[in-house]
Amino acid sequence: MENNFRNTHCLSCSSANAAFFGKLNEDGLSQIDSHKKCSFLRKKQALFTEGTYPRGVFCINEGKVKIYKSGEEGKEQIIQIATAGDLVGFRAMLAEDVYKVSAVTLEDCNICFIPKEAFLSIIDANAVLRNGIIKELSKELAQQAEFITNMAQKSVRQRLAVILLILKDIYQEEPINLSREDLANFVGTATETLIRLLKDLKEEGLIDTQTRKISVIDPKKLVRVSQL
Amino acid sequence: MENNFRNTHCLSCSSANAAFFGKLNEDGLSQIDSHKKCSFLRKKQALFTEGTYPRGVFCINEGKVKIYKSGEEGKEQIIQIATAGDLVGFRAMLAEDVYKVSAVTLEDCNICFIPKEAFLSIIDANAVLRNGIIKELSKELAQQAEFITNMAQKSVRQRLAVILLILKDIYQEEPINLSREDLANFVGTATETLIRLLKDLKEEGLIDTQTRKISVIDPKKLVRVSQL
DNA sequence: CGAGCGATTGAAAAGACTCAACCACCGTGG
DNA sequence: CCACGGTGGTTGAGTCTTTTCAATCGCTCG
Repeated sequence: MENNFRNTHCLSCSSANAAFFGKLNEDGLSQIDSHKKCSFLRKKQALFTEGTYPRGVFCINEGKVKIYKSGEEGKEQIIQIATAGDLVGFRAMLAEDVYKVSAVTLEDCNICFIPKEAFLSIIDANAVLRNGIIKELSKELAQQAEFITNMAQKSVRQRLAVILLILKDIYQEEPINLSREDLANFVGTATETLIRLLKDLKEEGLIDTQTRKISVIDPKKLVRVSQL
Repeated sequence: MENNFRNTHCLSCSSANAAFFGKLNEDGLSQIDSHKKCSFLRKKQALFTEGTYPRGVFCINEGKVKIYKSGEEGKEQIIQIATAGDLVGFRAMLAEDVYKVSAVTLEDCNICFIPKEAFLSIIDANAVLRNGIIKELSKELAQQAEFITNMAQKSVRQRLAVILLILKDIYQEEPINLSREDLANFVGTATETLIRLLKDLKEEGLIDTQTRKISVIDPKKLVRVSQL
């Protein structure tokens, strides 16, 4: 965490709009600004780990982070992929609990850290930010309920389609860039099964793959696959 | 909703301790008291339905309620079983969003309704309650992440064991009383599969079944089944 | 007492997982 | 610059799990 930090300013942060910090006025932003610390993280570095106590929250300025839970036998279940503008790690802090998930960078990242005390006191004082957090929690709760439904009721093929659509949203114009194992751990299946299904979708012309990278070609058909 | 209401008072409500209302002082409780309306709901009545706008929150005084999401083709996925002392339906209200889940009573219930405006203004004014809500949201988020992991990585047999343990907690000393279909919709499997697996667990002596009712006999072994 | 819904069983088919082997790309060091 | 080793990706075959569909049973409510 301590290596190589380059401070960006919240006021001029290009990611700020995406996040709820976008809802803050200049005052609120500069409050956060004065307390945060930016750092550069290489691929595969941990932001935090399941079972430890939170010391603050992370705001992603650039790069992507996987949020996952390790099940029995060390198998990871990816719950979410966070990207630029996302605030990460506030759940455990607000619950005054240990982290129930882990967070690791998927690529080189610029990430700002806001210490617990600063964040909590800003939240306490700033109703706008507070409501933003409450809404974010609520929104995520609904998303997860949907995710549960998908995982519980759909076939692996359908789930893969769902996940590809989610990832398309996250990676925007870029091709999806995840290891097959990570992808399998998101879909909740064996790596081999995932590979076979990817091949099918490629042959059907819905996606294209270049070694590790995946591009969604026909989102509409993917939606159809995800539902039936 | 309008039939047969018998007002209970929050101050003397036996369920209040279980919920976050328990954290309130007398002042806070009587504030809620003056705004709420209690009613008696028969089995299978809806509190709210996916897609509609919330008008307030529900506090369960007595009885059990299933919270579920309908997937494609009308198949329900049960997300949670709420019981006495639980507050239900605040997610959508806080997100200023439509309900993303539905809630239906599983048995005859006494349920209090607190209108939106009252609830929001109490939350706004009362930091203790507000923090309670934030914590509750955070706690549920972590629980759901765990649930996702279970659904995605475990076999149906393991999932059934997990769900039976959850239900044992909810039903306390009582035997679990759910239709096979509801149970299947919680575990995320076909009713027939569920029945076969229940039979197995019964033959192995981990549970007992009396027609519809299920008693957990050996929770420790059930834990073992849930993990392997 | 009969209708109907919920529960149960059987058999066949589809889906997914495991294990084992093989391939391909990448970075390192000689 | 190339050989080597290693990790991540891919394929095949066999097995087990789960689903589906069809049929039967049995309780409960009117």
